[in-house]
Amino acid sequence: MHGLNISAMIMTKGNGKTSRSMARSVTMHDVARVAQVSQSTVSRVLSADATPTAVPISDDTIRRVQNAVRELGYHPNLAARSLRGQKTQLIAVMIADISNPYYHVMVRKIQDVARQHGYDVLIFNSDHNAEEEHHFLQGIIRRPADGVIMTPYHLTKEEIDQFMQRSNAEVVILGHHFDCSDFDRVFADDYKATFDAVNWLIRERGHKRIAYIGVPHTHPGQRRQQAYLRAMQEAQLSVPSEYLQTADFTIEKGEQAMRALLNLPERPTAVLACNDLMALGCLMALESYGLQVPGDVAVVGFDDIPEASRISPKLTTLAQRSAEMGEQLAQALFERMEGKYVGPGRNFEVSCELVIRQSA
Amino acid sequence: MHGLNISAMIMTKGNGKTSRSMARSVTMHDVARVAQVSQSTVSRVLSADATPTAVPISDDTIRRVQNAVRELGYHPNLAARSLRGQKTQLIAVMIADISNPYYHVMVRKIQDVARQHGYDVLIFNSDHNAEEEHHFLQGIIRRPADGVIMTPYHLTKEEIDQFMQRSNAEVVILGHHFDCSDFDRVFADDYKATFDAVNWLIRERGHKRIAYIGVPHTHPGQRRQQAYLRAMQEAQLSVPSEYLQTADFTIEKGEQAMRALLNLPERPTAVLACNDLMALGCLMALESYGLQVPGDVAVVGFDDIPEASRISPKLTTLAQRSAEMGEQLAQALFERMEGKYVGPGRNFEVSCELVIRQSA
DNA sequence: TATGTGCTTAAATACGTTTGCGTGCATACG
DNA sequence: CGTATGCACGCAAACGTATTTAAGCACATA
Repeated sequence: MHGLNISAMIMTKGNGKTSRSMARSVTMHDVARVAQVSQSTVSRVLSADATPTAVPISDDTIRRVQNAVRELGYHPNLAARSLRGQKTQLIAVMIADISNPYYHVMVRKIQDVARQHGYDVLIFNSDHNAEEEHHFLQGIIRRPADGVIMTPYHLTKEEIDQFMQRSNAEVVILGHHFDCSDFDRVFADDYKATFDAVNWLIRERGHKRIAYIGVPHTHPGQRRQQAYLRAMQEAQLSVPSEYLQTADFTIEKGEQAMRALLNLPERPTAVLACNDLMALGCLMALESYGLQVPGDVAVVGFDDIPEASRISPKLTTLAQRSAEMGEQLAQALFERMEGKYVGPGRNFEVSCELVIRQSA
Repeated sequence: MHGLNISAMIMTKGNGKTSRSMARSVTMHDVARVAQVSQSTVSRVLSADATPTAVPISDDTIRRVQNAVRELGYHPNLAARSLRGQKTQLIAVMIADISNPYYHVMVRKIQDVARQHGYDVLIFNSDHNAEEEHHFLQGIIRRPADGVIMTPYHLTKEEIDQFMQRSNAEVVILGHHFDCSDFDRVFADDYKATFDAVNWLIRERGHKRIAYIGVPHTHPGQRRQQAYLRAMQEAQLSVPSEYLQTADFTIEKGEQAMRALLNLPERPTAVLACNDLMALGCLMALESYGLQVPGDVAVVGFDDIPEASRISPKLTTLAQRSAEMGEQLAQALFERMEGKYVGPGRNFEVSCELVIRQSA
């Protein structure tokens, strides 16, 4: 009776807006009162499946509690649970570019798996930007997550290690930057894929002047460039320094790099771009120069984004199995978070595939 | 001494992994001890700017606290803050399709504004799916957010009202579904834009047989379809029922609908698609039929996604100013969350613009 | 009757904050 | 001199949960 009055007072004076009733949320105590048990018993009933070896509760009590929960529409307060248990039921994902379709299917997969486990997903965008990557780690320290999946392009191993020290979140990484035994990594065999693709251009398509548009200051950029150089070297083909173009994964820079290549006295007959967006830029430059693809210049991309198969000419590209990678990332992360795997960092290599379409 | 032992015990037995030191995080008490003040004083210093009219603190004390914070690397525990203050510093955004580039720039704007205010952003995907939309609201009840921005395609006003009752989050909506005075809405004037575009096709381009590919079971789909019908009617042009195609915002369905139109005995000379992805599908269908665009059939899309200006022929489309809309959404939300605006729902109309390129 | 032994539930505490209230102290005022 | 007033700060009570510790009870054993 008295309690009722108090709660009514809170409801009416709550805050300024009279139209909205400041829903005093139902707590375990409310459930306990209705079920005629103590709050701790409610807690036990609700986390029974999470702790199978727990204190036994009688069937009758369990039923009463469950009924009360349904009746009141009780939902646990995640803030309180986090505060008490040091677990946030949250995983954070940092991708490099939300505009890049390559990440979409990956993010979806991650969200699917996370939902199955009852976790929410926080998505961040780095835009391939070092400062944003640091900002991301800062953010996770402010708002702790139980797990982190990220695509670092600039962070060093030391920075990530330091982060793991401070954060006690499990970390899984997309890409095989730096060799490392601390966290799991999922990556494409892009070195081999690039190497094979260059060889394919040489052997199957008879190209000799092959240029490369890369992003040298990133790990994947460097690795793929190494593969390209190695293939060219093994085939005893020369690589003029102008054939090594530098861009930044965007269409605009890709187009710009292609223009630079086309203005060369001896222009290449084939171009390998480090990702599909830049390859699209190449196609645009070629079209504006009135050149035929692949007749005058062949173009090969990397990623196999959806647009690659929609444009004309359809892009020949190295497909990354991004759905598979997303699934692998999430699985590895949850295995660690749930303690199903404890141990040194694992490596999951996912193969790429050359998808031959029209542009080469 | 005893406390130290206990904490040492916790650290060593903490969990299985000996390599990771289960970083006991720094709390306000630690800061208080170092700064030689009480914990509540630390709290006051740290939330001084948020509560300007608060208890006064001497400059000396403020300095000591700030130094201690820096020295210890203190970060407030958001879970505790949420539990105490009923604020989560989190806003949730539900978009309809993460693959649709139209949303990317919008989401980025929202994230930018949110970061300025010290908020994090949780992103959900509905895939235009009713079940997912409900799941989103459920999710926000489980993990409360201070603010919600969403693009409901199926939720009813009643469902949203009921949600607001239970959640005490501020809600801002993208799109002008249902007339409503409870929450702010940002929307494009897509009725007028569609109407004008059809008139333009008729008057400037001389089309008489104009078809429409819509998504009738959604609000924007219905509204734009009404505009189309009205324009056709005012121009006294007939609309055979086959000219009203039904799709679902995806490329595949757009292509399918276009094929259906092309198989008609009297096929249209112009097609208006309800969004750009479907317009892209139209172009693909037309290309596979070997038809010229806009010579044989003109195509007009809606949204102006980046790809629209990259494909060939470049897409003529109704551009939504999505950056502006994202900014408007976020601003409106924060005005409400910070109590700078209290009152009935506001409407923010953002105009569309016909971008004439090559496809019509 | 006392004692041990499962089984079930209740009480108490801690997680890290924010905030209402109180307190000591100086200064000003009647 | 006694009492307001203002300032700078500390105390302690919540917020809702998980968990440790203790307690009640029925029943069997000695």
